[in-house]
Amino acid sequence: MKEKENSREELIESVKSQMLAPDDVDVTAEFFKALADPTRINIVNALQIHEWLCVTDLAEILGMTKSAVSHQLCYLRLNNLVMVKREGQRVYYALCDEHVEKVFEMAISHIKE
Amino acid sequence: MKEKENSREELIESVKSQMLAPDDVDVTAEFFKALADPTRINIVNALQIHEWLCVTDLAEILGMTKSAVSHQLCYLRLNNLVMVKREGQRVYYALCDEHVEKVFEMAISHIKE
DNA sequence: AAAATAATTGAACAATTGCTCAATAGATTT
DNA sequence: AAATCTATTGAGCAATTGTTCAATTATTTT
Repeated sequence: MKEKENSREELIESVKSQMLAPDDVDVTAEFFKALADPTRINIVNALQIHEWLCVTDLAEILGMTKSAVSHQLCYLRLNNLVMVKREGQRVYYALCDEHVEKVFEMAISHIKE
Repeated sequence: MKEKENSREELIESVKSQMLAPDDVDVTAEFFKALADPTRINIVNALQIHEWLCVTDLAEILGMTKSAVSHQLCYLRLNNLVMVKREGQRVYYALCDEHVEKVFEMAISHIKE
């Protein structure tokens, strides 16, 4: 039984040593948090269908107030999921990079089975 | 100006018509919610390094109580991210499919730039 | 400069979340 | 069947979250 105990400890130490660094874990969790809400999913989905939509358009597409949408866009921006561009009074948003789209598509594949 | 107004409305209607169904949006958000927490990220990370770890092992790897880990495993199971296997007193967990791993890897790529 | 349109911000509130603790259930060993 | 080890469960609590509402900032138009 001694040997089995040893290898269990060894396994645990081995897994521990390969784990992501705590900071990376937190950033990853924050990234997923940014996608962990129906409103934000809808925003990402809309921006996937059409690049550069403004707050008013998004609000109308989602059937929500501009304020609610703006709050969530702020959240997405802080987590580097969307980028911003101002044109006159309007502020346009688009997805940041293809990673976001790929993660999104992969998630859809997962739930559609 | 009339034409521009029309095309704006058309754009909005066009985007609306291509959006994910509300139920799919909710399931997708739930999926991301399952990954939107450092503890659950750590669990997924550990199971990615070594298939079939038991609750006690995971608790020791994460430095948390078995209860806390078990609660989170329950959450992951309900969202089809992990599968279960009992062997004697021990209950072993593993990741459900490759989609989960791919989503995870893609997220790591995203944050590492 | 005043009015109108677009977007952001902050406070406040209910709702949800993640952990702890204690109790319970399941399986094996003595 | 008692003791032991493993895992799950539920209540409770602090912390976080998503929306609304009202006020504010930014830009353009008149």
